[in-house]
Amino acid sequence: MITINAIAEQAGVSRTTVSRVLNRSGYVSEEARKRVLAVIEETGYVPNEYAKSLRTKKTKVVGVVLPKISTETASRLVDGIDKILADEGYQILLTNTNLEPEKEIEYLKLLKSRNVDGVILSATNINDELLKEIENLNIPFVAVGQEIPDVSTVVFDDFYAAKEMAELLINRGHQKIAFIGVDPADRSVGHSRKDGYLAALKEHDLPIVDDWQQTGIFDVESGYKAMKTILEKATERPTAVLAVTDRLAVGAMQYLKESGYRIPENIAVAGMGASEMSKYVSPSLTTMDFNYERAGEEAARQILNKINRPGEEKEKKIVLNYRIIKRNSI
Amino acid sequence: MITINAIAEQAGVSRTTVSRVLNRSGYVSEEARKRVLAVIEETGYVPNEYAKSLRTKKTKVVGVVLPKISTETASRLVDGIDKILADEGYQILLTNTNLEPEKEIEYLKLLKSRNVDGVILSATNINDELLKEIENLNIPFVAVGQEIPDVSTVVFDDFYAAKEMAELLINRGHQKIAFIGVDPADRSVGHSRKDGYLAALKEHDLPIVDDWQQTGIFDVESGYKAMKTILEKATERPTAVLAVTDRLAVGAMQYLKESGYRIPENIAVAGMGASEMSKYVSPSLTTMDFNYERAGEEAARQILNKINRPGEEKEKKIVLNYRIIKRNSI
DNA sequence: AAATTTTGTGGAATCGATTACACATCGAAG
DNA sequence: CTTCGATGTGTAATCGATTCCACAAAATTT
Repeated sequence: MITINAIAEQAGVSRTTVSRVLNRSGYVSEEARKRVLAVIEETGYVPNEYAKSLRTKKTKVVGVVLPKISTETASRLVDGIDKILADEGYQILLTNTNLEPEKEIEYLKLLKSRNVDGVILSATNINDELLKEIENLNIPFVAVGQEIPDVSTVVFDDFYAAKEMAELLINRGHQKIAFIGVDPADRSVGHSRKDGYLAALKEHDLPIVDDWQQTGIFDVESGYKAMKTILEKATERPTAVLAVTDRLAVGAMQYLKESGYRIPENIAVAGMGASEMSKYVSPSLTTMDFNYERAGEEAARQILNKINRPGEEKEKKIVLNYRIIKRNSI
Repeated sequence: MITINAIAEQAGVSRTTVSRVLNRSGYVSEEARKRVLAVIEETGYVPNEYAKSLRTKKTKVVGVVLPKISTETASRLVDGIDKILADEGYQILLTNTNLEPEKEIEYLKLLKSRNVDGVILSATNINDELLKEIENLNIPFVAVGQEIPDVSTVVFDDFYAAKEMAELLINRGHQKIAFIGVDPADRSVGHSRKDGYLAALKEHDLPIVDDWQQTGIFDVESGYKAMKTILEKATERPTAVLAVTDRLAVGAMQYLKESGYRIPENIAVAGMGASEMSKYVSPSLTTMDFNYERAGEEAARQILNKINRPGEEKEKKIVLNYRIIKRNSI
């Protein structure tokens, strides 16, 4: 590896001068500058960021903790984060917890040891230990998707989004509305969305039937199973089903179609998330557009603010709005 | 920030001893080890990786250069890479070129300055300047998706995959087969797949009609447009269309359905890539399954080999196989 | 012409770790 | 009772940059 010392020697100056040229700081004669630049060009020298960071305490790296990489939500989020950070010369250090909660803590520590300038966490399940870890992380931190007390967050209003979607179904005349959710340990998707669904039903004095409420995980397959369970267990058939993610909705549709139901005539289906797929399944899926890129951008902006104005920026909560996309599945 | 010196002081030993405890190297008395561990536990100390790397020349970070983050291909690839690397304690530093070729070079330099232990490049367009940059990178390097001379690569056999898909259509009795491709500057997807398509037609003495061959970019919208162009321009209507990506195929289907064509009765459609969506559009899309996770895993394994046995490992090319998924669109 | 400011440069400390080397102690072998 | 290998610990150099400080020469102000 070629170092600043080698450059200094070849250019016949001290490494201090080379550093000045590199950082455009202090005084350097035009002549010296040219010699140094020539040698740098010639040798293809690139300064060692690690040595630099060790001294300056800045790494220009932001750690991103994701529950799962290969989901549309995650990649759109990262896309948004990258859009903002890249312009400022920041890099993303990616970690993937694969939905294992212990890893969230492990990776938070790891990111700290790598001196990242900030951390963006896309969390699913928030537990006390994680909160404690975040507390004494002492690095600019922003959480996305889940509300965390006393911490900057970028969230969607999951409660109202689900409530509104349920109300849309109600407005279309549905009285018997089933629900496919996920583990309530996921506060936003699992808990708040279910609450929204329930709130809408209550407000309109509609029946809340336990057998109409099933839980899956984040894939198509479990949507299929959940729909199957609902239809097999329920004594009375619901006329609509609200799924908390598009994948679940697609799975439900899959089962319904296979079983000879017509969508939306026999049963209406609504999803949430506005996945690319939702537009092209048939019938096209009515869903809720959460702008994940935007969430990523906002989170990145927050992190940059915190990095650039330490102490000044206070913890704030950004709630992004959502948009119902009405299509043919209802 | 809390340092090794602080730990040493509090534990009443030298920092050498702390380092030994940390790395389980050399001799440390049980008593000293316990004191040190206690202090570490108490303070929540995490060693600074940058300082460590500066000395050891290892960073446990692998740089990944992607053409675009928010695509299924990319996220599945990263998923595979991460699966292998995480087990060995490696982290991923992600860079996104957003399809701008200059950025590939810029990021390669950047990754070098960050002392990554290896680089995995998912390239699209390979130009001479990039090749030169790779040449003098001097870091373990693996390219995915594109063949590069004298460099380790993990690729799919795009030529035969496309040829086989075309032959499947031919076997189904199609004689007039249209094609929706992408810019041939993309050697694999743009060039080789088109060659495969053409080769199949030639081998079976089928007509090769210029108007039946259109080019799009990597999205649904351009598949729609390409299909439209084909049907509007062509004097004779093709009975099948082969698209080089699923998104393009879905776009084509979208246009066909809107225009009242029935798939596959009037026109058959085949895609490539086995996107999640392909399974759930209707009719379900016949496509080619490239195992991107596997490609990521192989690339990661190659990188690890190169890192762990420098010099020993020679450049090799891994060609992954593919699998036709026959569904209802043909 | 003297005093001061601006410009240009290098020496050396520093960041937080690892590690070669020196040295001390101790039990066992000769 | 010496000798030697194993065990345990610390000193100091090192990695590759940045940056404070000192100092000299040139330019500018008094």
